[in-house]
Amino acid sequence: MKKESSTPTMKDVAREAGVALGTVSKVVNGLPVGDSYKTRVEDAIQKLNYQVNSYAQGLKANKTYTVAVLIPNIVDPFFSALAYHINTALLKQKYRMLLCCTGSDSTQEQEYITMAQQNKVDGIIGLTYNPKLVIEENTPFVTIDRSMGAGIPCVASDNFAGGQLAAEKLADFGCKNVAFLRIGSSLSNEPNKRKAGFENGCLSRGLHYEMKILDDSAPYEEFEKFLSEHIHNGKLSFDGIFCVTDRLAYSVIQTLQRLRQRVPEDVQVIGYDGIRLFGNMDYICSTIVQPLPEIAEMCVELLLRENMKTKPPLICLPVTYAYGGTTSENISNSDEIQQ
Amino acid sequence: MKKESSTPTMKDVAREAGVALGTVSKVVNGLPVGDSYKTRVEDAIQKLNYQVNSYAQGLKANKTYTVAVLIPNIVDPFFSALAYHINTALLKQKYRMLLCCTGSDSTQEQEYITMAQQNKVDGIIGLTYNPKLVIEENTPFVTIDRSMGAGIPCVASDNFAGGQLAAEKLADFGCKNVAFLRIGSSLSNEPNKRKAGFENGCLSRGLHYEMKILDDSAPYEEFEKFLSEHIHNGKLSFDGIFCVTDRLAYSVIQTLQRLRQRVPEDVQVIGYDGIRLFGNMDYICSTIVQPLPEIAEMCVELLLRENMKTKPPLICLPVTYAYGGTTSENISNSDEIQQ
DNA sequence: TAAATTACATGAAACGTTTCATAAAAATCA
DNA sequence: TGATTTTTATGAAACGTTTCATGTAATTTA
Repeated sequence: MKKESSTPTMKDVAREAGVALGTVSKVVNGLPVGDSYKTRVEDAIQKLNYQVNSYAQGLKANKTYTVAVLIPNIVDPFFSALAYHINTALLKQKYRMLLCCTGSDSTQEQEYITMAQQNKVDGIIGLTYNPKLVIEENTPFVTIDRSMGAGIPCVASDNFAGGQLAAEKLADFGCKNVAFLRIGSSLSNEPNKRKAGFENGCLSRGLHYEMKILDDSAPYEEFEKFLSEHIHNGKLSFDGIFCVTDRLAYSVIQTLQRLRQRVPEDVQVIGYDGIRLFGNMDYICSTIVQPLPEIAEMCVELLLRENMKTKPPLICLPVTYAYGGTTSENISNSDEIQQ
Repeated sequence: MKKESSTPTMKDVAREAGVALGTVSKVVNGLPVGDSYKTRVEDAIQKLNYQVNSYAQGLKANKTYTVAVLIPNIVDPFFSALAYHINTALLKQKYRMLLCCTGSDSTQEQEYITMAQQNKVDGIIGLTYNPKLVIEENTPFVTIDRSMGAGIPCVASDNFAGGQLAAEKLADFGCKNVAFLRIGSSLSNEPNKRKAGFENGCLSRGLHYEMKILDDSAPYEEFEKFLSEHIHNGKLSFDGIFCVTDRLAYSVIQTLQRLRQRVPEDVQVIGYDGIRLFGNMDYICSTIVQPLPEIAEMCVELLLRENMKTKPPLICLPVTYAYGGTTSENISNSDEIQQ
């Protein structure tokens, strides 16, 4: 009577089917069981509408099938897209995502990690700005875009190649004088290589280039000052700009419009990330696209890989260039993702 | 020896502190315990770096402290912002968010619900397009923007007032002929009231208005056709447009630019939602802002409220208007969020 | 047919908590 | 001081699984 009203357990199924507890467990887990038993159990499961309590499973197995994902926030389109793909990749492996938005705050990041471990997550995927995180030895950890050394694998897009590609594209589209803009807070580690790659590309293609790198605390408006200082007689001395992120590119494009510079006629702009405003809409600018689905898959694969020894310290995945309206190229391939 | 290597349990803490199991439990849960006992237990917890296993707690309490959140996707800025605020509201109450991106697909939505119930979530918050979902009786359920009747509470922004406000603002800013644009797929239920509210506002302010409503399957380009049909001698017959979402507004603004109409000089545009591209950046258009933090808090409060009887069927929360560059108003208040 | 082997169902124990009936200690009162 | 009441620590039982040593039935072999 009382039993009937609450959610049925394996015990109830066993009683209903007239078999032992362990037999039900085997059927539920797909282990070999005699055919007649199997049908009886399956019928009972149907009849009672039984569903396993995965938290009891977790308690027994000392596993939770939950992975904590640490990202600064979920509102920035880059992060939300990343979270989406990680969630998808985890579901494929029957894992759940515990989303932790850290607000880029070290204290909160550490709190989240502790909380994550209290909840006994099976692993952590972290896009973090904190170089000194205390991770328990036995909690698998994979970072995105941040090499933390010491056996913690890092997955990233091929930032160097991406920077190089940006320079090559600007050269292809007729630029002669280009600039690289970066704001420190938006990166600390792997993405640094975007600069090196861009420099390399400029050199090999004979582009004259300039770098403007602001530190964390600087407001985006500093770039307005920098750019306006490079305007003489209403003409900007750059005809191409590579911004370290799409976010920065978006802000720079607005600045350029305020400064009466036309994009892409007067100056072409390329960003990095491959952000779209709404899922399937156009890119917000011409950009180097990160392979987010592949990055997500790789993180999950590494995280769940049993043999720690075989975990490489760094994996770089290939990037592509995509047109987003802020470069001048042939109409023929303006809608395509190429190279 | 073996014990030392694995994560410590309450038993270990009890042994270390020389107290009983129940005493440790009390200390952990903040129940009254003698001072000397308390210190001993706390010291032991510190020493062993003990952390509760919340899944064992959940098993015992038949609670998981997990709430499933069903949203179509996490990439649309409106949904991601919503997810963010729900996550925050849940954390305040010591609950976890299990994010379920349904892709607006009914089958997948149902699958997610079953999965959510397998994982024994304590409740579900759903922004769903599926009118016929099978929810188990005893799983608390709250919807956003969709009234499903039958004791399932719905939380929404005050869509009617929002529509009205949009009309009033357009009137305030000097519009005479306005239009309401809507695409069916983006709403089915509560947001319908935006139209009624807008109509009401237009009538009371003597605005001439026209409605253009496309159904689900129509491509956004249909609006381009509609708008270009209303251009005579290069002049659009509307001087104000209210779009049912910011997403649509964004697309319409791009269309208007293609049609050589200046925003806001020739035509003013107001959207609905209050989307920002990157967390703290400007709104992407002038808009009716939904109170997302309050909506999230309300959902969580209703979901966890014990007494089912006191759950109201519909709660509408107040909206505000915000400037986002696509309306012509006094400079003095252009940066403010106002009534 | 009897003995030896194989196949497979059984159910107790364990996972890490919380709860509650019990027992012990402390405080009060006569 | 001894009896009574109050306070508080104790630890067994239970939550819903999985696992594994045990027992039973079916099959094979001589």
